[in-house]
This record gives sequence, structure tokens and C-alpha cells, in this order.
Amino acid sequence: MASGRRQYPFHLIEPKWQERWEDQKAFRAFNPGEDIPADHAFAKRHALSGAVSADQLPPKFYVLDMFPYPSGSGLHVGHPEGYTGTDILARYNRSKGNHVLHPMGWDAFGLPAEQYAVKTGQHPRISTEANVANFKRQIQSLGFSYDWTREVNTTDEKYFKWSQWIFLQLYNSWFNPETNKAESIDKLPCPEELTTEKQKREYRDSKRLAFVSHAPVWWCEALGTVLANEEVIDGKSERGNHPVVRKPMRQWMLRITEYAERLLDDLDDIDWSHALKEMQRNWIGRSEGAEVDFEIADYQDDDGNAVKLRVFTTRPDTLFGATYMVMSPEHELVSKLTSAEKKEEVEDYIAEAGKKSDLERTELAKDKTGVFIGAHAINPVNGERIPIWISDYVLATYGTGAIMAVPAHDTRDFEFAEKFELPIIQVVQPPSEDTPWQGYTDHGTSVNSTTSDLSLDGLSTSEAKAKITEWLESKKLGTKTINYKLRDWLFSRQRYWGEPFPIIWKKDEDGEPYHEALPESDLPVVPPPLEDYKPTSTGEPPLARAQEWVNLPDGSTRETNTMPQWAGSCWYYLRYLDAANEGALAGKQAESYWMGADKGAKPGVDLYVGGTEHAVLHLLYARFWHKFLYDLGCVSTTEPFFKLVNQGIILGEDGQKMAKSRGNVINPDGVVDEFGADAFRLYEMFMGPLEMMKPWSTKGVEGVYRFLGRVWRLFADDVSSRAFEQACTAEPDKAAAHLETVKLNAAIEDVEATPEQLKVLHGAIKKVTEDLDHMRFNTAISAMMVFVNEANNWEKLPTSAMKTFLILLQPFAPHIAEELWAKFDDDSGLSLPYQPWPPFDEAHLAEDEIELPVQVNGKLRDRITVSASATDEEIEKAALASEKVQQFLEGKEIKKVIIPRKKLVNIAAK
RNA sequence: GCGCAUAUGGCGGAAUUGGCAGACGCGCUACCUUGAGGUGGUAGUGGGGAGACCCGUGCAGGUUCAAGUCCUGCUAUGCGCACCA
Repeated sequence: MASGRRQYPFHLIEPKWQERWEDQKAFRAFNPGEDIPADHAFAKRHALSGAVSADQLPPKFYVLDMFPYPSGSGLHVGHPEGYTGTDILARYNRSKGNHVLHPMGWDAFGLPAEQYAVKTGQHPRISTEANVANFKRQIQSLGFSYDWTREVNTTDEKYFKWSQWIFLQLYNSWFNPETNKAESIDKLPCPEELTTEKQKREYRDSKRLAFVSHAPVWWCEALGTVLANEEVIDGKSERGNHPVVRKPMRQWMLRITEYAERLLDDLDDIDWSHALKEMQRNWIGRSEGAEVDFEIADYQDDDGNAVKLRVFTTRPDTLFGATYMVMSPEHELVSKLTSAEKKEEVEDYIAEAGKKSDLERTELAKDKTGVFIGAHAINPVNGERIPIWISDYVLATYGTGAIMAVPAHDTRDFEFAEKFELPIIQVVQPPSEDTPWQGYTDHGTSVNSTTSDLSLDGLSTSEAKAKITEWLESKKLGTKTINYKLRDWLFSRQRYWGEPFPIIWKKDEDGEPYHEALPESDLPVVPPPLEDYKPTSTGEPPLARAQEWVNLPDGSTRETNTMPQWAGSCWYYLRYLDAANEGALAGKQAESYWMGADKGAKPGVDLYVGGTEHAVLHLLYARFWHKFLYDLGCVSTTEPFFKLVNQGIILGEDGQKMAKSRGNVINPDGVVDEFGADAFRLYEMFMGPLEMMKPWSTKGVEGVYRFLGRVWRLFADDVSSRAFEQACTAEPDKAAAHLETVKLNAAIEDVEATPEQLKVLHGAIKKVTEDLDHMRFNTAISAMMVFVNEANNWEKLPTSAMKTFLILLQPFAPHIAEELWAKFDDDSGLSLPYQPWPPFDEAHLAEDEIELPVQVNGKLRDRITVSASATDEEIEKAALASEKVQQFLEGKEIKKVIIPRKKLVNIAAK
């Protein structure tokens, strides 16, 4: 326990101001056209009232936190780290005169609530509501200036109506590669050869941005659901670390791959960290190369046509070095091409590969396996017959599912060729003679690549690529191709606690099922109540249990899958703009004001802060939906989040990751109880740069807490403070009333600040302002500490300077700042959070005399004091006159004297 | 294996275009107040040396009048991806 006595009465101050802010709706943001009460501080600050158009409103500043999943264990110190940073900037911008949008909400669909429901039979809404209430209490105890009228909850049917609405638009759209954007499915041109309604329907269904797939998906037995690629890590589920297996199932998918190029290109326009952009680039995984057709030797299809095996390669320049081909075991041509004598061996291998999980496939990566299938292909450049193998090192899901193997210049092909003793031919010469060519995969010079028709020899790798690609295209043997690692997004889950799809299933004249969208007027589709939230015994999702809900009067049935948790978090930042709008996900005016780039504002969310764990999943999905909504005309920017910052992880006091099992978890409630919300906020920011990983230190909290105590004692009168404490001891239940008896320090007087005081004050203003502009919260706090340390030595404390300091302190420690501010008679009529941010005046920082360090050959030898107006010549003279300097110059010849920007003197001598 | 980030006192971290390394805070030492302790205050605190001085920003080089900062090559830690042809 740190102390018996409090540094200052934060326990009375903090609830008092939190209540007041709520009563006054102090942090409401007003949409264009909304009625602004004349007595609201925002109205007074900007001389506005009533309904105001977007042009009349001050510039917007949209500062956003990643909304939390309200778990049962409550807030963790990592959450408020980002929230405090954004709150400081929200308050700073409010003070600067911007119109701040700073909202909070709940990403409340999710597996833990559902698993709890399975266990207890209680509807997940009940536990969700309790968790939300607890999270909200904790967040509010920290004094964040959110506009709670805009609170959203993804499980609220008024909210998920619009999640379902976006899905409907995806369902009703296709991606036109010509225009590079989504368009209505009604405008999809249908090939003429499709005549029947069924054919046309199937064609349309194959083009929708939301479509049904029967491809193998990741099935997690323990979670009872399928997972997206991105939710599977090393063959285990991201949540819970359960094993997953590959299994073909009917699933809804979203065609995110159509947006790959735009998702990649537009990264250039946004202010995200380099590291984060790289992660997204890697995930999208664009690679440029060529698809090349290899004719199969001695083989025709049933119609007597030649059959071709198509491969993708990023190194078409190495085509002459292709000595064998490899197909993935799942490749559709495998069964056709396998010779009779190899059939058994090949089938065994396929069965064996199918049994392996992906984990096993990668763990065994070093040891290549494979089988020759008894067929050959013809290398199109030189007519060589090369054997075709199958191996699980070739993935069915990337490129064409088959490769040409160039063992000399590809590590995997090299390992495979060595193991199976396949020929290795050099076709690239490394730049250095000393580098062995075997297994050399970098660029070099082409060799051994000549026929009567074509020669690459002597060309650099990039020249050779260009030449061979052109040659292949001219001979119709191949085409330039771009491939992406990004896969379509698996969008359905076999869960209860998620958004139901606005989709029904019908049967056509052949008795085959097909899907149809529900009309918008049917939204929201609300999940039915259940007694049992487990999947059914046949593996169907839990919604299938609600037979009355599933079966519609006309004989059609509802889709029983639900959407993944990402659905709600993909667009919540848009709902905040106009959270109560029942006619649209966000009104046009509100959207263009808050997200638009008018009046020099940043396009999209000005600042988005959250954990790095969402570097690919949430941030890629949200960008995809945003671009889709842009195509639809629903949003006015191509990107949702202009600037994004990842806060670093906070470690336990032992330097280890916080975990219940280690017993090193810090509970914010405990810290707030002991030191107060202001100290908590201040410490979270004082620890170090926001983006860095850093360990918690209770001693460090005590340090900033002591600072706030010094602030309190600087402003509060000693005698009345002591009287207040005694009164509180005597009448603890009247403590709040006694707080009002604390008077302002008598040393605070309405006097002119001295030049020395102005220098200290403006130094602090300058440092805090510049640091806030660059999110350097830790150094801004240290600047305020310096001010307080200085002010403690002052005999008289000028009112104006002390009030200005409180404006600086307010964003960081708003409660104590408000309490002290209230002790002044302020006639501005504005509450503290709306006080104009003080400008700093460089004139006050100027000095009459400056002290300069003098170096000889780069080593500090003396300091000299000169007039601030001294010329370089005068400074040089003064420096050379110094005795100490002369000692070091003895016997040396002065080569040069450097005086850069009057910062120091360096004498170079020999 | 590939990509990215980071490396500064006993600790968290400062050092804005290359210009006084260690701001601010923690811890520690001494003293004052209190006097049982804690709180509060003052002074000191990178290492070595009695001292003039010398050495110091993960390691090794380089550029420069001047390098924590720029360049080259390493090492360690963290994160991401991982048979992506």
C-alpha cells in the first residue's frame, strides 16, 4: 500500500466532474442541421445556436478508438492506454476550436457470450448487457470525453439491421473489372448462350460479391464452426487454440479479392505506420509473373484435342531451366494424366496428403515428398519432354495449382530435385563469380537459354522476363499475370450469437436449392429465441433448431448460418456519424461533414487508435467494405481511416505479458481507487511513447500521483485545505460539501507575470502544443512537471499564468484541472474544456544573454556567455578568449571555427 | 527462411533539420520537517579517477569540424508471414 493519506481529494473531485459533464452533455458533437442548445459550451465558444449547416460548423476532428468486445473479465489496463491518448487529443482539439467527434461503442457479438449461453442456457443478450454495463462503468470512471449519445452496440437490432443491409448490397452487386468497381447485379451483361432463367440465375450467382461456395473450409470441431483463413494460425484456431481441419462445406464468401489491387494501391494515400502497411501488403501478397501452358506429351482429351497444363511463375526467365513439373495432389488433371502403372501409387499419395493437416504439411516442410505420375509435358521453349510429379509442396489454392520446377534457381524445387535425383540445369549466372549457381534464387544474368527461335543469354533477369513474356504472348503460349495471396473472405459461421443472413432458400423446378435475398423491408432479421444454443447433432448451426423461424409459409427456408464478428466491426465508425438514423446507415450530410475532406480536413477518420492484433483482419475487412460503400455512393472517401496508430502492449510489472495465470494483471479499478483517474491517465501516457511496448510500474504511478499532489498544493490554500481535511474526518458524509471550502492559494494574485515567469510558461505552452501535435504525450507531461517545479519557487503566482497552465493540464488530467479552475472567478462564460488553447509567443522565450558551449575538436571545454545579438565574429572572439579553451589550443594551429546557428562553438585545431 | 520494428544510466524513458548525451519520472544517498513509520521539503546521483582529466548511446568499421542521430557490415530481442512458385 502506497500511502495512508491522499495527496489530494481525487475521490471527491472525480465523481463530481464526471456527473457534471454528463448532466451538461458537455461533450456532445452536433451534426449539421441538428439543433444546438444556445447554452451549450460548444455553442458559446463558436457563437452558434439552433440548426447549423456544415459550412457554419467549425472544422471537424474525428478521433476514434477501436471499440472493445465487452468480455466478462472487464477492462484491462491495455484498453485505456489508447483511449487516454485519443481522449487527450479530443480534448486538445476541442480547446483548439475544432468540432470533435469522439464516440464509443460495443463489439458485442462473439463467441464467449455464446459459449456461456451453451453452458447455462441463458440468452447471450443477458450476459452481454451485464458486461457492457460493467465496461461502460469502468470507462466512464476514467473521465473520457465521449459523446455517449452516439453509443453503438453491434447486437442491437437497430444497428445490425444495417450490417445486414450492407450484406444485401454485396449480394446484389458484382465487380466490373472494366470500371474497377462494384455495380448492380441487374446491370451484369449475361452471355448470349445462356438462355434459360436457371442458367441466367446461376450465372448471376457466380458473379455476386457475396456468393455461395462449396470449397473446403477450415472447420473447428471444438468451436463447432468454420473459420476464415485469417482466423487460423498454424493449424489451430486463433481463438482458443483448438485444432482445425479442412472440410468442404456450403459457405457464404465475400469477393474481397476483387478489391486486392485497390486495397494495395490506396495504402499509399493513408498515414499508417510503415510496418502496418507492410503487413497488409504481405497479406495481400501481390506477385507479378506469367501463366505458361505446357502441352502434355502423348495425350489427348476425349475430343482428340491437346491438353495443356497451365502453371504460374514469377520467373518466366528461367523457363529453359524447367526440368520437371509439379501439380498439387488436389489438381483436377491428376487423375486424368496418371498412367495406369502409377495409378495405385498416386492414389495412395493423394490419400496420404489429404489426411495431413496443414500443420503437418508445414512442419514437414524440410522433407519433400512426391510421386511421379507417369506422364510428361513439353517445355514450350525448347520442346524438351519433362516428367510430371505431384507433391504437397505445391498448393492447390495458389496460382494454378501447378508449377514448372526450376531446381537450379528455386530453393524448394532444388530440395525436391536433389531428393528424387532430377536434373538441375543452370540458367541464371549470379553477379559474383564466387556465388554457386545451384539454388541461387536472386537476379542475375541468363545463360543456357537459347534456341533457334529465341535467346535470353546475356540479358539481366528483368530484361529476360520482359523478353520471354512478350515471346510467350506472341506465340499464345502464356500471358502476363498478377496473382494474390489474398483469398476470398469466408463470411459465414455456424453460430447463434451473430447477425442472421437476410437470405432464404427455395427449390427450383429440378428440386435443386437456390438462394434469394429478402427485401430491405424485411430487415432486421432478428435471431429467434432458443432453449439450446448448441449446434444440432447433424452439425447444422444452432438456428436450425428454431423450426418455426426457419420454415416460411411459402415453403422456403431461412439461411441458418450467421455472420462473423467482423460484420459489425467493419463499419461501426460510420454508424457513429449518425447513430440514430433509421432511414440510412448514416445520413449523407453527416457522413460528408465528418468523413469528408472539406475545409482542408483529413479524408476519413482523422485518427484511429487500437491494438496491432487487428493489423490485417479488421483493418483489411473494414477497408474493403468502405471501398464497396464508396462504389455504392454511400461514403465520400476511398479510405476509412486516414491516420492509424497502434498502441503498444503494456506488460506486467515483471516485464512479462499480463496474464491471469502469471498473477501480474493490473486492474484499472484498483489503480483508480488508490490514485484516482487523473493519475491513472497521466501514468499511462507518461510511461513512454504510445506505440511502444512497456512494463507497468506502480512506483511510476506514484510518481505522477505525487506530481498531481504538487499541482494541488500549488493552487490550493494551505490553511483551508487543512481545515477541509479535519472537517472531512469529523463529518465524512459531508466531504463533498466541505470540498467547496478549499480556497485558492493566497500567492495566486492578479499581477503581471514577470519576463522570467512568462518564459517558463510559454516554454511549457510551446512544448505541450508541439508534443500534442505529434502525439508525444510523455514529453508533454514532463514539460508540465518542469513548469510546476519552477512555479513552486515563485513568490507570487500570476493568475493569468496559473489559469493558462490549467488549460494545458485539462486534456491530461481533466478532473483536477476542472476543480482548480472552478476556484477562479472566470468571466469568459466558457467551461474549461472549451477554453481556447493558449498560443505561445516566441518573444517571451527569447533571452538577452545566451550561454554557448565551446568545443575544441568536438570535445566540450568551456561555456561562454554572450549577448543574444552577438555576431559570429564576436562569439568567436569570446570563445578564443576563454582560458580553458586556450589551454587546449596550446601548440596547435586553428584550422576552422564553426558556429552553427549560434548553438555552440567548435574550434578545429591541429 | 523472408519481411518489419527496436537496442541510450540501477529502471521507464528524453535528446525536433547531425550541434552540450541522460530532460522528466522512478530508485538510491545525505540532510531538514515530522519524529515510530510514512507523507512533505532541500541537495546529490552515467562509469573510472584524489585530481587535472579520461571513458561512455548493442558490436565492428566509415563519412564529418562535430554522430545516439547519416552510410556499410554484424549481433540480440520483439512482432508479422511462412513450401504463395
